[in-house]
Amino acid sequence: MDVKTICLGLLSLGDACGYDLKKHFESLFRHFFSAGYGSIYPALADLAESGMVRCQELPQQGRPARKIYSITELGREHFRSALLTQNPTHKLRSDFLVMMYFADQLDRNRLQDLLDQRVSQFRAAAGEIETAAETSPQSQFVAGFSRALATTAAQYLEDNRHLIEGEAQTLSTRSYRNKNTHEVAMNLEERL
Amino acid sequence: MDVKTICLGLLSLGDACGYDLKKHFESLFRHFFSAGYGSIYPALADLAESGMVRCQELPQQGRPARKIYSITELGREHFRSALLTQNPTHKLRSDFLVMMYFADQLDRNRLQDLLDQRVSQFRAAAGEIETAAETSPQSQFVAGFSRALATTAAQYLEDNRHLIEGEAQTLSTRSYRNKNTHEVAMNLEERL
DNA sequence: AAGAGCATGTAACCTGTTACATGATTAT
DNA sequence: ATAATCATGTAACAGGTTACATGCTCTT
Repeated sequence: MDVKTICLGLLSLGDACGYDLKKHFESLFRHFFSAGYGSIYPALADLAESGMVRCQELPQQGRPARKIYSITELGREHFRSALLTQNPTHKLRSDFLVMMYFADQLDRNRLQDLLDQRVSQFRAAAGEIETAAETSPQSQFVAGFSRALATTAAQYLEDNRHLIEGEAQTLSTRSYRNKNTHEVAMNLEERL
Repeated sequence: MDVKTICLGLLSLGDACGYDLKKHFESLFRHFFSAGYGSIYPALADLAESGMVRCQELPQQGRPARKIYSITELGREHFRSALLTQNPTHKLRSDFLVMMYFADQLDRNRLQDLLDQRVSQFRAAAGEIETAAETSPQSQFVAGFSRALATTAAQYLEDNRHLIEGEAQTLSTRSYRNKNTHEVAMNLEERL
């Protein structure tokens, strides 16, 4: 599901301009999907060209005209078909965890900073998701999911950071481990 | 942190060929980072060209020569500097949650399938992460993190799916909601 | 006999990110 | 005054994915 399809989905809930859509991405989908103007505006242009949405310009004083997009019947059908046929992905991409895997090559202070920062971010994310009762059940469902994950993540880091903090390098032990010296025969396999 | 840097990191643990690295991505980083041959091989070529790694060819019977890469001192320094200076990301991208947000436009059976599948996937992910005691603390740490998240995710879906299952469309209610008919004035804002 | 695993790579493609370009209005 | 918000877009770039191309060996 690309930005185009999701814009179409949002427009299925009501008319909006590109600027509005960006804000919705930021509020509704903040924790699991992001999109910038650089993908939203072209997406809307494409959708308009293929007849999925109609566009009505609302002139304004001093600003560019507000281009209000509304979904067409064709667009609705397309979106429904996307919901039916596309099997959705759910992917985490975390350089952070990769770094943690290399914790033993990290300076201890640096490691602690990284962990502290990440814990704060998870806690902040969990906190910023209010359990607003007025929102739709779907909103609550996805927000709750994000909150649950963020809380678990923060808790896990706090409970288990000691496992890797002991491995990090102190300033005095900065010299490289003298592995891997000229021997091709000794490979990754043998070291795991 | 791109594939290139992570290949360098893996090579800092021991020599390997592209094929090996792919397998390591699949085993070690499976749940939070993926890389295909299409990114690994070019990455290794780049690294070799810039002097970060050396390459030694090991001819084989019937197969292409095994190209064994070993990290150089320059490569090690580069990797360390990457660990120190780059601030790592941690991003979820989930079409699945986006779809769940649109649950009310989904057929009920379809919604249940999606939820069932996702729960199975999370459970499978949590299960396939063995708590092998022989592995390094870092390995255990990142594996444990993934396991914790997968478990929470599965549990959340099971505990909260009822919130949105009630919203999904039954086969008889298939007609579109008659919103958004010719009225531009009624926008997304007002509907949230 | 068929399929999985070993082993390399390229090229086209898709998609999203970042930086740029413009400029008035409103809140601090 | 300064910063944030509103509002549009383009163009270059980065990075990864998919499909293609090749072919032997080992297991089922």
